[in-house]
Amino acid sequence: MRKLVKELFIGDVQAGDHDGQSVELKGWVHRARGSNKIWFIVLRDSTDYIQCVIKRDSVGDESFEALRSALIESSVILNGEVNVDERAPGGHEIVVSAGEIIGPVNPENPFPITESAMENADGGETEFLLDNRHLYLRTGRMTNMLKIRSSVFGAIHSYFRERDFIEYQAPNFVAGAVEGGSTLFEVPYFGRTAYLTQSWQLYAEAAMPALERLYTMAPSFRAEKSRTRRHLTEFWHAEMEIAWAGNSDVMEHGEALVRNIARTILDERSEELEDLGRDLDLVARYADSPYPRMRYDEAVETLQGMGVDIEWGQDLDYTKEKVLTADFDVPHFLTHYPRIAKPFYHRPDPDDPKYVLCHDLLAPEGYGEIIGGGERTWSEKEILERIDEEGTPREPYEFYIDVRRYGGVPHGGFGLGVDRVCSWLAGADHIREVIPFPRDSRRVTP
RNA sequence: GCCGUGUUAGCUUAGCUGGUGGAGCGGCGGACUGUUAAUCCGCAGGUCGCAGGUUCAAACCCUGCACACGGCGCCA
Repeated sequence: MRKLVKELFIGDVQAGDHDGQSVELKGWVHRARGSNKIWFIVLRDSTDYIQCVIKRDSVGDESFEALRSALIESSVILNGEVNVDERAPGGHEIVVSAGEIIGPVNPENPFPITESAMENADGGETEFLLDNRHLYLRTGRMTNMLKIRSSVFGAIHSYFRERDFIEYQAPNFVAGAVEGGSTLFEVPYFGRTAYLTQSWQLYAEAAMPALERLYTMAPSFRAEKSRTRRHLTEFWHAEMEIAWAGNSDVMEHGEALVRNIARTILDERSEELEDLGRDLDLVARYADSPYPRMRYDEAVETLQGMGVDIEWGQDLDYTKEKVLTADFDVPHFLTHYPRIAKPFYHRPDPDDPKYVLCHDLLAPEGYGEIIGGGERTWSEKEILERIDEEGTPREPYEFYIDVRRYGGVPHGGFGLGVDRVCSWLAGADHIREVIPFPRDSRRVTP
């Protein structure tokens, strides 16, 4: 009777830990080829691939024919001896003595993700791969992306926890908007209308006087019809809020966090990055270099100097961002946007109230904005003034105003687009490549 | 919401100015005792997105529709 629990992984065998030993491997058939006397199965598990050699003479006709019928993505258990052989990819192979097909694949309905199906996977996934994402997940490209993603999530948790931030959860059903307001998903809520949250921020500010340093990683939802390689309708948002801090303090955390993420994936996932064709020197530069800061005014002047049609007071759209960041070889902060271009919760600069104390972090290589943050409008007087000047109704924000009514303090925070960071650091062609089941304006399946 | 492109086998695609649709991958059958995306021979698999129109004749030309993709606005 075989044990169900898997104790040995292909990665350990390829590492050379079991040379010459008899082993049992559980996995899936990645590729198969051979003749009627010798058959090769390239076995895959979550850790690696290994070539398994099946000889008719050694296993007998019945086993040989049975194993030869295992189509791509059949699950199998193979027993055999670990043989060091230069001819085998990875340097190790299994000389099979016995084997069993656990989950066969029906030849009438073979695994649909073929070599040809993946031909155009680099440079934008085909509709077919998106429709079959549940199966595409098993391929090397997606597996690499998911492992890198896991390290990015781990790095974010570590960064904040090592600095005594408290992880804090906000509701996903909310009553009002954080951003402009037109991009909320409506949800029927027992005869009323609720919305899916766009950000954890307003609820985080409520807890700021209790926890002082807090963070989250949670999905945010935006009903934007954006059809770009940077947008999802459901994305993972890493947000932090910190009491007794100004714009610059918040930026320091943003920079340290992003550099920390880059360093972590270099340490943990350099093989996966290389498999994906990512230049490790580039990632190392993002991990090691400081991120320069540039005021909005300077950015506008630079753009005007380049002949770009832009007037002071306009927000920087992606077209302009792209021109601006074209020469950047590391992420840059853009700070001090005009007050009229930003929502009420951004605090006007006491030195010059035409501007607000905010920052965006723009990634190079055309990946765009990965962080938006700043110092919050923290006094009751100022928040009422800003809400009114925007023409926003007060009553959905009463709880938010209360935070200022009872012991308001200077504070700030940022939101980081986790999927965008994954996409940028992994060098993905599209943000959809770094999330298992992407949601955009046209896709909620599979 | 706007601009642009496309839809041919399960998948990836070729198909010139209109004349009975080809290939590779995958599948099936066969050959091969060390393959590396194995190779070689053979077989099956297509109302050429849908509906009209022009024509002796339409995958190809025209009209409408549907669906998809790329990008912009918006943002993380």
